[in-house]
Amino acid sequence: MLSLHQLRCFLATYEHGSLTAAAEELGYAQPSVSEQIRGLEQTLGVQLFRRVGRGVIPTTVADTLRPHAEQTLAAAEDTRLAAQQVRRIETGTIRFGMFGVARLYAGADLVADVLERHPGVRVELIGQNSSEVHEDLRRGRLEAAMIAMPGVTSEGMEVRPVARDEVVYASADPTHLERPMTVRRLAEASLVMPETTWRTDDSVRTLLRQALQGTGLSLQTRIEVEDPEIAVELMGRGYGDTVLPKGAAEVLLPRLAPHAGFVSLRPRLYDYFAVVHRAGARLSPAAELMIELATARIQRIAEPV
Amino acid sequence: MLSLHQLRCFLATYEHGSLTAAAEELGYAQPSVSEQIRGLEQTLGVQLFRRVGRGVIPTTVADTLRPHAEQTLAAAEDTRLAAQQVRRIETGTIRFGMFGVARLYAGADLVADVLERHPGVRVELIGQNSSEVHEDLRRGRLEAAMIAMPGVTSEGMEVRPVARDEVVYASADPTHLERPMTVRRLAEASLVMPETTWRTDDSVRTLLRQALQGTGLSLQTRIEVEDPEIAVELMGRGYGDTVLPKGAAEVLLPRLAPHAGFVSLRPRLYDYFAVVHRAGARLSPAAELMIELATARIQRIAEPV
DNA sequence: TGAAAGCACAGGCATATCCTTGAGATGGCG
DNA sequence: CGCCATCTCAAGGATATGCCTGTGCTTTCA
Repeated sequence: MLSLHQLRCFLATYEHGSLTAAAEELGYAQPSVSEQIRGLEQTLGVQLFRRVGRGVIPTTVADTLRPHAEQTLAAAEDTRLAAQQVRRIETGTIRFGMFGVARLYAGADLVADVLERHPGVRVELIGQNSSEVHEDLRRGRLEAAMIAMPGVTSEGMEVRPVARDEVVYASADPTHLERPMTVRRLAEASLVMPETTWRTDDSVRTLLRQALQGTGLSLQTRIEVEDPEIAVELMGRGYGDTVLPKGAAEVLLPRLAPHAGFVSLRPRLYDYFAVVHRAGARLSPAAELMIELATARIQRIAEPV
Repeated sequence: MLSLHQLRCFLATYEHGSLTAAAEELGYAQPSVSEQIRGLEQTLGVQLFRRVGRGVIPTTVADTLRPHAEQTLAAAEDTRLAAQQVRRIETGTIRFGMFGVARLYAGADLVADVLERHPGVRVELIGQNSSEVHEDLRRGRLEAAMIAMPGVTSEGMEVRPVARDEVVYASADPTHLERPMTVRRLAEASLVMPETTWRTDDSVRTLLRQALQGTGLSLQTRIEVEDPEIAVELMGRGYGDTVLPKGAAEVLLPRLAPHAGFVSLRPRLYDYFAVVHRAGARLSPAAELMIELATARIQRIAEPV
């Protein structure tokens, strides 16, 4: 079987015209190199050197094969170098999970931060939804992610909260915003809510469910949509009120519902941002980097914990 | 240390997304492949797959390294294929030794014969002079050759005569050609002879020396030149007579000395063509081919022995 | 919740690799 | 012609490699 070691011995011998010199360069004993050459000649079925008592002389076959051997070794070296570059985050792809609202807060800045420090890398920010990110983590498609809590959590995940964001009540009707919104009145409100598909996993909905738990009340959602942007726009047009993290409200309301406003809930509810990855996993340098940068970005917008 | 085997296991695993499937394809047990992957990860210092209980998932590092691994294996395969092609004389270089006059007789036809049967090869016909060819053989730079005999012969060479060519006396003066040239009259002739540099090794001169040995006579060379062509041309212009193999005379006289002719010597002298290579050497297919074709060509012109 | 799939780990065996040493052959060189 | 350099070959041993079997853990799926 052809081996890189054989090719290395071959080239060293070719260049020095001597097994002894080749062995010296490679740090082996001369019979070892001799054996490698013989093995190579046998696997290829050709004679590479003519043994002429003193020294060896490359045959024309050796002349022909030398460029191929060099290219093979160069390709192997390239493989090694590529791995080193990836290791030092000079190149390669960094894939990181981030659910919708977190991406909205910090996505562009996070990518900019990464490229600032590591101009050669590719960046993939994965995940429309926290629950999807979670699934990718569980299946191993993602190494680490920034998710919203509370939400789906399964065994074997390590979750580290890094910031919290108050959940607020937003409305286009100023009379709805005269005082903080209580849970009791919330249950009577006519709401337009996003994340329809993920309604059972969505962190805001989970928070509201928990707050309503034991009161016998439940949420009235008049309109269900997927995108927070659409929910906010509908709220702005007066089709209903909505509940969303304060950070999202500050970003979306001026743009999509300029006449609307928001108030706190009573009791206050908090959406948490957390770093999550498989429990017991040793994180790659790239993942550590992403966690560090994403945490820094999130903590500029939301309150660190 | 990076190995081709590791890369093969890596690619098989990457493509199947499973160590078990890769092992099956490669014909190994699953732990063997697992070990190879682990070894590769260790030598490269990166994680290639995420182990997720059931199955393995390639990391982005694996995505990045896969093309490099493929190229390395392709280069190795290329090396192997190049060797196979050389082995079957489909490509590569055939180097063969042939001294001046033999090349003159059969050189172009011999190369044409080779290229007819093996269109992909390169051909090198080496050697201005029999003695130089001999040195190349001894040093291993040449595998085999067609030489003139008698000439220099050292120990350790296997010499097989394949044809003989009568040595003739050529002159532009018809009175010199009225009867066969005796050795005695030869010693009195005014000669123009080629192969000045190699005069002690040249086979025609060696033959003449042997013929004159014991007579007390010696050769008179009026003019010494290197090329047989120049010697013949000078002879044609009447500056002296010359001695050369009959085959060479038949080729050169019509072209360079149209009014000259030649006669036999008495006793007749014969120049021998011989195949020669290092004793005990196993010849490559390419060398066998050259010997076969060169012999056939020479035997068409000179008398087989 | 049990069965099946898939991987890691451990133990063990066979072989390969690489080393050393020493003897023998061969060719170059003074 | 003898010495030196260099290669081959052989023997022997230490170590590494490659591979297998068996086992246990985790995850998936019915």
